[in-house]
Amino acid sequence: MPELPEVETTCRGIAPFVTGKVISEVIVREHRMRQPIPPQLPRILTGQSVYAVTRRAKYLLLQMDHGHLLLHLGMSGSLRIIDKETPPQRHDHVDIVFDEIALRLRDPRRFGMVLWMEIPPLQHPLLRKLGPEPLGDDFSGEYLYRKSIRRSVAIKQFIMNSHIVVGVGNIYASEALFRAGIRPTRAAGRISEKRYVRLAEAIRSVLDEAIRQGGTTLRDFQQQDGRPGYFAQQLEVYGRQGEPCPACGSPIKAVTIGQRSSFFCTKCQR
DNA sequence: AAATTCTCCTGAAGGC
DNA sequence: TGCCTTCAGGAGAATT
Repeated sequence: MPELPEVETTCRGIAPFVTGKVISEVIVREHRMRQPIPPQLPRILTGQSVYAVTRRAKYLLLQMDHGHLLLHLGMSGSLRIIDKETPPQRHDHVDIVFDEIALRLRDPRRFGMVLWMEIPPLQHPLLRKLGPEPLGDDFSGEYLYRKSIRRSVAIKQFIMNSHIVVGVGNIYASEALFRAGIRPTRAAGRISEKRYVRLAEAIRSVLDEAIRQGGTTLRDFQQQDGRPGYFAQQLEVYGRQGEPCPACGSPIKAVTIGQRSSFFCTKCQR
């Protein structure tokens, strides 16, 4: 499930292969994504050059001659650089073909998105109201504290809210709260600024470490099989219900918050 | 405005 | 062994 580190790793992984290249063909085998892929997309994209590949939140943006192509990987999406003759497998929905290679989108659950935008991407409704990047300069404990005042929502839901801060998915929310010693069920408005400083640093470090690990497996973007190694990161609490806390040995507890599974140590996190 | 619920989909895991 | 059921989850949309 692509979280921000995987999207960032994907961004860095594909950029060298597609930047400066001209699209020769676009093949859409399955148009039923989160939003249907319009039939005219291949015609629109063919002949355009890719100027840059960037990321905002978990959205990938391919800057083209006449607009931007937005890609979202949803729950199960992945992008690979392949030889353009590589036969598609089940769930390989879109190929963006360049000279000898293609950028191939695979997404079994089809929660992903492929969207052509002719306005400045940051003005698009999907991107306009997003909070700061967790690895950027606008994100801090002081910022989180300021936004949390009088908010009763659970802190885990608060940091997963993309209007507050982008890119914190279910796995890393649990991990960051463990590092910060904050119980995921605690009301956002009942946390001190000092603890928010620690939480912001935890979010930053957990995402940064995951990106560093992903960076070691960039070559995987040329392969067809095998998942990139960014799942390799040691997760301290996520999915470890009943296992001993790495800090104190108490059993890790699982609860559901906002219809999402959450994991924490009842002793280390208050 | 804020909080909550619903929805999309299919692979994986668990039960019998 | 195999079939059936349940679950997970990003995030926009709808609802309260």
